[in-house]
Amino acid sequence: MRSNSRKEFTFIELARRQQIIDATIESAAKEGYAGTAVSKVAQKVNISKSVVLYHFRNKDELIEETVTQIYDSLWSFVQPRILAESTANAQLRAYIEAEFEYLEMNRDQLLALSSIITNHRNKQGDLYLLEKATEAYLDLIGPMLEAGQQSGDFRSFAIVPMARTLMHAINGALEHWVRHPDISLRDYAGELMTLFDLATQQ
Amino acid sequence: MRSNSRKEFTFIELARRQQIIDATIESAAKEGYAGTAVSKVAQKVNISKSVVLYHFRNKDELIEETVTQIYDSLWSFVQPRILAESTANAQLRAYIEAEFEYLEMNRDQLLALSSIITNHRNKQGDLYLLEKATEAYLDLIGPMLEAGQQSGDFRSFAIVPMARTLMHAINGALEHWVRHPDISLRDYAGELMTLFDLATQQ
DNA sequence: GACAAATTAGAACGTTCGGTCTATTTTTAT
DNA sequence: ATAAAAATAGACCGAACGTTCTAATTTGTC
Repeated sequence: MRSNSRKEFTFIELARRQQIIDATIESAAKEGYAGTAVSKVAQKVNISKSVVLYHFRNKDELIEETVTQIYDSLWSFVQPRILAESTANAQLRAYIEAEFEYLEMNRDQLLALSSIITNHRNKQGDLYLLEKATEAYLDLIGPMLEAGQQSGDFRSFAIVPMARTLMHAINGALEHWVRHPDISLRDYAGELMTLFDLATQQ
Repeated sequence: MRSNSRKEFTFIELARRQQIIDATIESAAKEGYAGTAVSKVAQKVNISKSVVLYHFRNKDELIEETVTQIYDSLWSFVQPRILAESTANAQLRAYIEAEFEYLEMNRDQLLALSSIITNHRNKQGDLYLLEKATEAYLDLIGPMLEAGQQSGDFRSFAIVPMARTLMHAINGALEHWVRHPDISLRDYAGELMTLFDLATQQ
């Protein structure tokens, strides 16, 4: 009897789950969300697909845990880098730099994330993961921008368009990098840093 | 016998095809690319699904013609507005303004476009519509930015990151508008205009 | 009005999907 | 060593997919 109430996972189960999640990330990155079927994920790990559904209640749970894991990993990398800076300008640059560094190390993770959250819907048809992700993003980046306006480092722009543009600009970099793997991500990051330096400047 | 060699379409056939394409747009906008099945499109028009595949060779052709039509419509609206301006700064603002105007009038078109091109793959698994669309975009916006640099109106930034950020910024506005239909698109457009004014400025 | 072409509906096909069920093997605990 | 629990493979299910086929109906033409 597993996972009734708050039973902890065994090491084996944790390993299996991680293995399956990794395969899900790889599949979603390479074949997209639509191409990520339970059977294909299982095949990647060389297990029967019923094993996937033994370790995860259903596909939705697998998808959600995959997304959660990626987000936790990403933000736990990025957030300290932001908080390490004291001025708003430095924080903004640190955020872009950190996100690009993470991007370079975890391409498939962010590709999978993007493909999943823009396609995965609940029974009601809502892109609820996209909604949650966007809200979480604004909650993290919004205050940073507002602080910059309070301190006088930033001009008074509307927070949402600026934060969204920043978010989508970085996603655009990922999209570009996928199709042109030889570009310098460092250069791209540098371009975005000056771009948003100028865009936010007083 | 229809569509052998270069037989023209009858008025009725043209009307049917347009009807089907419109339903495809509506479906892709509301249910996403994955939710856009031939049977559902047919249902929207109250015809049998075999009728859809009578007027279009297969689903791929339906999707491609839908995308082509949206792009032709969008660019034939936007491009004259750009060319009507003489300075690079004015062209950039005109482009953003025009794209937002089109957006406000044709929400479903651009939602469908976005969902389709980021998901539709050929047998080899390539997102070829996304690739084509991005290249076409860069071919149109890139020269405008380069001209601005030549004339000294713009600083010397890398074209691709700037063009891509512009593209994704507008797509981000669409995404935001969908979830917050009451926002002022005019305001959002204004924010982007100043943002990119500053970002490109000498 | 008759005949051919264009258009349509609906059944059917093979495939894939997420999910369930059962039986078997492997692991763990005593 | 043995009994219980965990883990796995594989068959199976109903639903949905794109596509094909056939038969019927509508339309256009002479």
